[in-house]
Amino acid sequence: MTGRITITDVAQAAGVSVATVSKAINGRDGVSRATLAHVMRVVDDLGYESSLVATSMRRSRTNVIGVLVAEFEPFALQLLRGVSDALRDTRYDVLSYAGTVSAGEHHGWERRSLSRLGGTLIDGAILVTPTIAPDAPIPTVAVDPHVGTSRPATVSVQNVAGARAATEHLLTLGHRRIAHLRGRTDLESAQQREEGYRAALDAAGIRYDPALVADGGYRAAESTAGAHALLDLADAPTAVFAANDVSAIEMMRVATERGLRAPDDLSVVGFDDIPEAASHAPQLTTVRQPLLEMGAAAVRMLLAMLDGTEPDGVRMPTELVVRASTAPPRG
Amino acid sequence: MTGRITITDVAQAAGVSVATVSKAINGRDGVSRATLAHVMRVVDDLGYESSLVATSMRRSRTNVIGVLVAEFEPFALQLLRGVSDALRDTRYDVLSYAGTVSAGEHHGWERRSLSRLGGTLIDGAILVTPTIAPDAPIPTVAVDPHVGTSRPATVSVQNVAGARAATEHLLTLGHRRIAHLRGRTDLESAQQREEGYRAALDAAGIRYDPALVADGGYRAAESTAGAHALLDLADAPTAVFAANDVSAIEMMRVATERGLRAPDDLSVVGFDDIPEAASHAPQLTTVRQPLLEMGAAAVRMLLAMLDGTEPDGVRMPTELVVRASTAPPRG
DNA sequence: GTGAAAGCGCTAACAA
DNA sequence: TTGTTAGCGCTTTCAC
Repeated sequence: MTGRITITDVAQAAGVSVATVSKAINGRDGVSRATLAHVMRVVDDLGYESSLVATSMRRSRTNVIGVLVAEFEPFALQLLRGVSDALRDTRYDVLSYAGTVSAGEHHGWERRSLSRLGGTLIDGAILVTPTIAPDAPIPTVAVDPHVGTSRPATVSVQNVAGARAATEHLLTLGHRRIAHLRGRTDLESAQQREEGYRAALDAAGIRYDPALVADGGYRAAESTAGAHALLDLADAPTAVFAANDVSAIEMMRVATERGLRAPDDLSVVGFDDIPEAASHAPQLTTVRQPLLEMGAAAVRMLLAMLDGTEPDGVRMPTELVVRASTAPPRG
Repeated sequence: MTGRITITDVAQAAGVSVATVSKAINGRDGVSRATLAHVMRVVDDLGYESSLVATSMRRSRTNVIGVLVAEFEPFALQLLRGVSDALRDTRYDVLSYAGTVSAGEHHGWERRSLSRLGGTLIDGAILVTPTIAPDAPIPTVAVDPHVGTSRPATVSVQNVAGARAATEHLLTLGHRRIAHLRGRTDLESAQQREEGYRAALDAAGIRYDPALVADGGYRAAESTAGAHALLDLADAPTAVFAANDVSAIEMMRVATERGLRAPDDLSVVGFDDIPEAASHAPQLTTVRQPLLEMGAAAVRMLLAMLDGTEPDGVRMPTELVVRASTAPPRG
């Protein structure tokens, strides 16, 4: 709990000016071998490390990449892991920041975070499920972006195909009353997943029933009401395609609470394949997104941007993973 | 990619001084209602957000809590999630930092990270599996600390009991050649888990065989050699208690690579119960640590410290979770 | 009620 | 080779 050791402390202890210490630390020339050695020894003795904050105020580069998230939920965490792995053995450190989503102020967290950290602290940012595309002060890559993104620097997946495969899986099992627990409608991914759901129904000649679509917002807390609403229906669905895994899991939780079992009474398919999907009981049938690879792709794009080139966006494949939460309808 | 909007821009646009803008933003008094309203409107128009960096250089408080990790691996990520959840609805934002572990320089990352962020940027830190106890410039809580921690502010679990339960489970199944894939020996947890392993063997009257203990370092990459070594043994083990889940999973991977199957040819038990444990095939039998609760506990302790009180350390219970990676030995 | 000025820790011109 | 100085964006005295 002692105060931090600053460059001034080092300078004093070494009997030189702070400028000399700064040069020594950063390997600039204009420092004699003797002074360099001496300063470095004092640095070691005192255990001095330069303050990231002060350094980044003065310098343009910090060699830190920021992963900006609204919330540390499983999707973001897996992505973070992919980013971090990809950044190992580069000169970059990783810093992840979750700005407070002050009650309802969901919108705009990315602008706030970017504004607070960008230009200082981080050299580039990876935005996870951003709501808007703020004009960033630094190179920025968006993962699973909002709708209508015009900038090329985005990483996303084949949502339509994935959602369609999920729905077709349920159709193949014999389900006809298939509900959809929708995602965050401001995100492109949620809209595309709903589109895939409807396309599959269309192709099967099943009329779209708006009553079978409820809002889940990609979050457990926001899915609860929707899950109940679907099960309250007079002609309740026998299967649900949830827009992501956490809402699928919440769907099953609500069903269980009401005395229904998956997959016997209700089949449920998710989307994402977060680690929790396979550890749930029953194991969740879901559409796999290659989250670690997506993190790595985001890193590649960001490094390219930092190098001055403007990379193309990437859209990665998805894959249906059939597990235990789906079965033919009863009766 | 436009330059950041600074307080100076706001001041200029509003036709007032930066001091006035600062006061307005921070709700200090000494600003007329009219000026306040006017400044706030300009702030909104320009989309200004104060720079975290600049602010934290000048102020002592930043209302940001740092979670400092060596690496974003599953254990740290789950903990981060717990911390983040616990910090919701407080005035604190979460920032997580993984300093580069420059080849071999594993030791001391926490001192570097703390030094670079502490005193500025973050008000308090949660250190995940720190190797040493640096005297921190700010309140600090250690989760799963190194050996011989003297400070009270630590969060850990009942490692001995957990490890003992894991080993006893294997004994009960009928195993006698039980190996141990050790963890990071600089951490208290790894030593205690080995202790629990040996205690269980002792109690069962089985002589400890040093050849059956290999190093895993809690990491997949470091477990590979140890896993091979154990399987290379003339009298190979029929079961392995790995010090954490990632090394248990690596153990199984190596076994599979060599044509062995879990649990038929080799039973494996892990420790942690990260989400990946249950999603692995076969599902991993493991010792559960309440990771989310541990994150929440760390937050409680840290907030107490920020309030000026010195909290006691906590040690949480573990629980054996039997899944599919363990079975009686063959023959 | 408002603004000028100092200074947080650091780096980069520039002078000596 | 070294030190002096200015200034990054912000907050905080302290004059006015």
